[in-house]
Parts: sequence; C-alpha cells; structure tokens
Amino acid sequence: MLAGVLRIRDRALQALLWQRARPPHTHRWSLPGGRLGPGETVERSIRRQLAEKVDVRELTHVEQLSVFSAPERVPGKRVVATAFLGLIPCDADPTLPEDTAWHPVESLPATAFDHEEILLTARERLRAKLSYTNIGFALAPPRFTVAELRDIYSAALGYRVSATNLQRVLSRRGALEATGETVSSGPSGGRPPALFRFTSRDLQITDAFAVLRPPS
Amino acid sequence: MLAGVLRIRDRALQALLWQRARPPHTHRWSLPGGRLGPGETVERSIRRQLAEKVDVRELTHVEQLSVFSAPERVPGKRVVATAFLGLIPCDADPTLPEDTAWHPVESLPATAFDHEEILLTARERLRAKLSYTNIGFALAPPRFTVAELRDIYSAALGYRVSATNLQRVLSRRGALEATGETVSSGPSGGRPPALFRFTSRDLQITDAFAVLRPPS
DNA sequence: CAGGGTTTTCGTCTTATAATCGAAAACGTG
DNA sequence: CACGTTTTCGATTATAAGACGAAAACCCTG
Repeated sequence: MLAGVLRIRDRALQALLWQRARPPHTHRWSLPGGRLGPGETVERSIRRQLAEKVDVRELTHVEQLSVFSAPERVPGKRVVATAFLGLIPCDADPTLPEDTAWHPVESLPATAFDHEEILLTARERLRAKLSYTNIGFALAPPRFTVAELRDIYSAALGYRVSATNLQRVLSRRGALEATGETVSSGPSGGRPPALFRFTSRDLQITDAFAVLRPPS
Repeated sequence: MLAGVLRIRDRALQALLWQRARPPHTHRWSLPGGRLGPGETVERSIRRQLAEKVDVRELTHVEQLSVFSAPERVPGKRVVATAFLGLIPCDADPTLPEDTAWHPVESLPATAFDHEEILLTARERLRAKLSYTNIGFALAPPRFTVAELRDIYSAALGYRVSATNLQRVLSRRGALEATGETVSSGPSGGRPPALFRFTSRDLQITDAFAVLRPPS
C-alpha cells in the first residue's frame, strides 16, 4: 500500500516523499505507505500509515488509485501495491520527519521502484477530477480569493486557467460561494478581492458531465 | 481477484455468476476469479481466470474497479479482493460451465460475500463511462443499427435514451461511423436501417468532458 | 487630493455541445 | 396504391463554457 500525497505550494504541484536509508534503492525517494494490518480496510490502513508522516487532520481527501502489480516492480520478492491519491490543502504545513520532504512533481528526484509512475497516475487522476468534481476543496484553504484559487488550479493542471471562467464555472455548479468578506488589496493596489469557500467538503460529481440524460 | 463480467441480453444488463458447491456460502452465486499467480500482473491473472469461464476472445474490455478489503467480507480468513469490470458483446454466446450462468443485475439471486456490492460498483462504472467514453464498443456487436445500439445503451443505463440523440452525440465525437450497408426492414415494415460500427475498439475519452481547458 | 496604474468583478457576446421536434425517406402490408 | 411503420436528417431550442471588455474599488505618486 502506497500513497501519492499531493499539495500545491509555490505555484507548483508537490509530492510527499521519503528517502530510503537501506537497500533496495538506498537514497532514492519513496512514496509513504506500509503493510495492511489485520482488521483494517485498505483505506483505514493507508490513513494510519500516513499519520506517521503528516497530521491526519490535514489529509482532506483520500481515494483509491489503482493496483500496481508488475512482477518485477520490486526486485527480488513479489510485492503488489494498492496505490492511493491523497490531498493536503496548501495552507497546511505539517512538520515532517527527518527523511521526508516535498518535491515538485515536475522535477522529481531519483525515485524508487515504480513510484514515479504511481505519482504520474495520481496527478492524472487529480487533473481529471478537477474538471468534473469539486475536488478543489481538498487543495484550497478554507477561504480564498478567486486569484488564489486560479493559482491552485493552474499549478495542478499545468496551464493557466482564467480566473473569470473558473469563478463562473464553479459558481454555476454550486461548488463555490462567497463568504461576504473581503481582504485588503496588496501593495500594488487593485480592488480588494472577495473571499470564497467551497460549499461542500465532500466529493461531488457535476451532473452536467453525465451526457445521454434520462428523458425529462 | 474477482471480476464483474457484464453483457446486454434481452434488453437487460446481465452478470456472469457461478454457483458455489462448497462452504462457505454453499449454493450462493459468486463472481468468477481466483488467486494471483507468480509472474502475473493482476490484469493478466484475471484474464486467465476468466478464460476458464468464457472464451477470452469475447472479452472486449477489462479494467480495474477497486480493491475491496472489509475485514469480514469473507468469514473467517482475511481476503482482500482486487475487483475488475469485464465486458462482453451482446452477440457473443460463449458456452458456459455447468455451474455458471448469466443473471440480470436487476434481479440477482442470493450472492456470496460482498459480490453484489462489487457488481453494483461495476454497473456504476459502466454507466459513467457510457457517458464520456466510447465504451459502447465493448457491448455492441461489430455492426449494428442505431435502434439496436439504443436498446443496448438503454438497458445498460436503466432508462430509455433517444436513438436520434445517441446517433448524433456519438457521431459528433467521432466514435461512430456508417458502414454504408443497410439491412432489410422488419416484418412490420419501415425504412431499412443502416449499419454502423464503432470507429475504434480501444477505450477513448471524450475531450469535451474535460472542462477548464487550456487557453486556445 | 487628483490622476494613473492595478486588480478584481461582472455583464455581454460568442462558441460548443446536447436535447427536442418534426418532416421526409424508404420500406412492408392489405 | 394508400396506409402504417421505422429510420434518418435538418432545423430549432436549451445549456454550459470560453472570450472580451467595461466598470468597480483599491494603492501610490506627484
């Protein structure tokens, strides 16, 4: 069991990795994870494993990704991994163990086993779900300006998105709502931005993405 | 490892099940599957398992569904299952072993373990992908009329879809193409329908379902 | 404190895609 | 050969997203 844990920081998508101290693949970077314990579901188990690395309360979303089972993915013995996608909001800054650090997914260090492939799968899942769900809630702070949200989406998707369009699409879907508060504008002036929040912190799928609808 | 294998027959979505001869859950109906062998990926393994039940060449689509790991999902010993969705075209009629049969998903017999939950997960995955992929190719025969395709989609989705709209949506996406052939009209007359086929037999995702597109 | 630069916000227009409607085409049957 | 039936296709409407620009609301400088 492994988890690709992602967050946005410094306008980049980052992954949580720890550096191996022993063979195989000494000094290379690994995804957090561990073995399934008795009486646990895989979801509960991966949350327990991750609790050793980050504060569990920061973990805003966890979902199954895929099973990775190439026979030689771990040299020597057979290891089948159930991989997860985990998300952490960009305002959280959990204290990490010595051997653990965040790395931009765009410039990964030398990774162990097939962990880079798993990370890329995690990134693709995140990108897809940003399109047709409200999963942004798991990356964003509790309250944010539209410009901040645009930067989060841009970093995760890998291209600039329009703040105007982002605002309107998410609002139309009922995923976003204004808090009524505004924050003072920055040193370069400009209109003071309004603060927004996600209406729900549970994953919800846009109904508009279901085509071939039932007759009305 | 288990697979929910689905097909359309008699305007209904059916699942492949075999009846258990021994405890636990004797006489109840189970999903096909088996244990992972050495040197196999889970995908290759589930195809090998299914080959004992149906002709592998009929299996037009296989994909991972989810890992099911509730501690007591199998009474007594701990069994973690990697579940798959498998699809078979409606024109195929593989000869089945004695203990194996097709059952409508709408009226399942008594099932073993959590296999009903797995089947419902498989059905939901199929329904979702019918919306935004060309996965219909895995259920349909090589060539078909629009009316036949409408019946397939209707049975899988659980509600009547419009033949007109189905034709236009899939054609616009480039998923469907006319063969040029027509078949003679039925006993009640009517214009002879044209035969269509899917342009690709590989899973393709509609790009229109990706919202928040990159700037043009 | 007036003016210019900046950022945000919002209305409007355009484009893309799907759903609906109805007419025409092309066949069997009585 | 008129009639019912089914298919096919064009035209219209509906819905959602993208593009654009004007207005709002702030900061800073002279």
